[in-house]
Amino acid sequence: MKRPPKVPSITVSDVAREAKVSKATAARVLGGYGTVSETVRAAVLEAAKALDYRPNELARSMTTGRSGSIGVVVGDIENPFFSLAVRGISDVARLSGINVILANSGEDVEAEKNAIRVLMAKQVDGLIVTPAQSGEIAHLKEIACPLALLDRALPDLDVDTVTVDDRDAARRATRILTQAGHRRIAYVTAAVLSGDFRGAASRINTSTVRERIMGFLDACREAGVDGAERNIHFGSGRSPGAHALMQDLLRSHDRPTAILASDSVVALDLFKAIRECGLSIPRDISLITFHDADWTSVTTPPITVIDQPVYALGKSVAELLIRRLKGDDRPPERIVLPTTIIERMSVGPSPLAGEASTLRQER
Amino acid sequence: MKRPPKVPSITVSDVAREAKVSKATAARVLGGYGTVSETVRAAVLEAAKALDYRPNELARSMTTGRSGSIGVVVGDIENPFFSLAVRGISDVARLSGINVILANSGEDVEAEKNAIRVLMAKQVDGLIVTPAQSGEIAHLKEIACPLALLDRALPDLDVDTVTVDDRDAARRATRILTQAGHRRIAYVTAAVLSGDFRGAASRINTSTVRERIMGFLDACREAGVDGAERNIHFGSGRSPGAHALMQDLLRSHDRPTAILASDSVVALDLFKAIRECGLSIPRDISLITFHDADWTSVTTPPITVIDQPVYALGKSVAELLIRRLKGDDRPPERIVLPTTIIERMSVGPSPLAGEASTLRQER
DNA sequence: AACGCGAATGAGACCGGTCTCTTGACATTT
DNA sequence: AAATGTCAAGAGACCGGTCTCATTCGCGTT
Repeated sequence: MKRPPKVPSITVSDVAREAKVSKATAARVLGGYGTVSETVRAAVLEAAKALDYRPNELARSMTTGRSGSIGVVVGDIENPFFSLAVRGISDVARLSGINVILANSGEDVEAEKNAIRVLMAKQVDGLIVTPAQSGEIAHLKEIACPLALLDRALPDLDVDTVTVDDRDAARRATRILTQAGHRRIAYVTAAVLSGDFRGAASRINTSTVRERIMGFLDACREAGVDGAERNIHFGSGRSPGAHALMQDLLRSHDRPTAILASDSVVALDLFKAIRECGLSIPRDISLITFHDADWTSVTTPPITVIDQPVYALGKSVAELLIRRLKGDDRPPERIVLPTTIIERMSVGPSPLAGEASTLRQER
Repeated sequence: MKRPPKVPSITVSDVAREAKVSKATAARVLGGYGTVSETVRAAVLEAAKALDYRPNELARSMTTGRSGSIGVVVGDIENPFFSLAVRGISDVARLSGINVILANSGEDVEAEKNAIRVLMAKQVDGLIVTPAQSGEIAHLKEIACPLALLDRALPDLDVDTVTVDDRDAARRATRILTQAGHRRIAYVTAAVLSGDFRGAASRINTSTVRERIMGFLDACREAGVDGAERNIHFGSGRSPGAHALMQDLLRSHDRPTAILASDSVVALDLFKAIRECGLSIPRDISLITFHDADWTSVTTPPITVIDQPVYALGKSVAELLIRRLKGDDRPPERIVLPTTIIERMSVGPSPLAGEASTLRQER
């Protein structure tokens, strides 16, 4: 690094000297507290302008203990889901004169821990986190400032939380598929599973992922679809091999006739893979995805989606957090926002419709 | 607001007392500077752990004058262009242990000024800005810390700048259209024009917009297309009336047979409008857009795009800025990144092909 | 005229770090 | 053995604000 070039900035004392008042008085004017006479106020203001005084927010924060900024830790800003949520957060924050310090966890717990540590050291007044793993939350419990959870709930952490009704949404979406006669339905998510998935949905580390899978399984069970667990595919994120894995899935002899995708990034990748495999939506395969991403309405066919109120998600969680910063000490609130399904053209009858019942009876 | 609840945090002095050394020595260990014996270091570290000491980065910044964070002011995080660029910035920043404080200007100069003021007050070490208006840059000239410009150059501001070759890109894209026989070509941008556009491209306030329009006009001139200026449409952003205006354009009797869109958000809106008007791409109308947004490859037909190295844009500008923070004092650099055109299926021959030459001779 | 009171101002401690300067202990040089 | 050098550690100023406390002043009361 390098010695600070010692940029001598204008301080309260400088202004005070120029205005021929005490440092305390100048500080009162500049800081907007205490009482000062109109004449003195004018004099100080003028001196400040003449000297081009600019307050040092850091110094102010040090004494007040408040930094006027909140930290936001999301999985991936590049994902339109998060960037829209962040937009909601920052819009609300700006209205309260609060800044947002952004950190990417890349869905990695270590990076998340690190980001939180740094943000805390920067004395953020509050934190909004999208926890990457619900298994490892010790670092979240240690957080000394108000914390709010975005999109992912943590049963063991009783803090303000805003989520959507993932389980119900997944259930309704899956029902649309089962009612169209589908029996081989896959659920594809970018989440990675630590250890094996043996039907123990409760062992899944991200609440959103778990809830959705449970909803998916609920609907499968309702419709009497067996072995739905085997059709849950993890790790379809931005990793190198993910796309190839999708193609394998689509080319297997018992390939699914319908897919529910956990987010729009996965869905777009699936959409491409489906086309690359020469399959047609919805004739050969039906597709529903979470998140009404902009592209889903312009494809041929347009995609049926689970529309999550993403902007509102960010807006709500920011409001909750800021309310708490202002001293609200009501018990933590858990807001669950409703989702709606936008039915477009990507769901058709199962191409195996005749076969399906046979298959079912075989077992 | 509220009195700070006086959370008595553990300070260097506390650790010093616990470890039975002086504050200065404890600070040396905790701050990682100066020299300390191994025994004392161990003692201090142990005391720090026992007390759960957490450094106050604010206090540190106050004396060092360095805050370890940079401010980023973009037009709209929600726009995938910016969120990808921000991703590039924050990836680079993290590698250098630097945080990113994000601010949205909403392409509004006043908001931009305000954001910059706040970020400066927070003592950011450097700033990355996407200036909303190249006409109003006084506030940028006043910035006391290293500044770097992203995506938009400012001739009057000699600072590190990373842009793409907008003019050339627009020219090449437009040529593709003119070579396909198009003569009625529209350029549609979200930017708003202050005052009238009377061919005085130099009066346009955003460099990116200006360069692209000049490139567009270059190619039109080359091809002998007259009155291209009249086909430049501003204000097609997220404003309420924008979509209706597009439909008007598409329904007019002399509607364009080809459109060049300034960004993917505008293009998506256009794509929808085109479909709503019952027109077909590329039979009735050809479309090219800036930014290889994810959706452009999955529409029917897929869209020909100008692929900008967006992530690299963010990465480069962050690298430039950070290099400068480290003391590099080479003259400001202006990096222009190359773009490539990805030809897909959205460009076809002009439906007016026969007519076109006639039209041209008429004038 | 003496008193009380609130408003305006000044003096200086304080926040939690960094960093300069000084001192003391011990090692090395001659 | 005296002089010199080196390193570890301590004392305390400092960064640029806020805020407590004391002081002064003007003015209405009784």
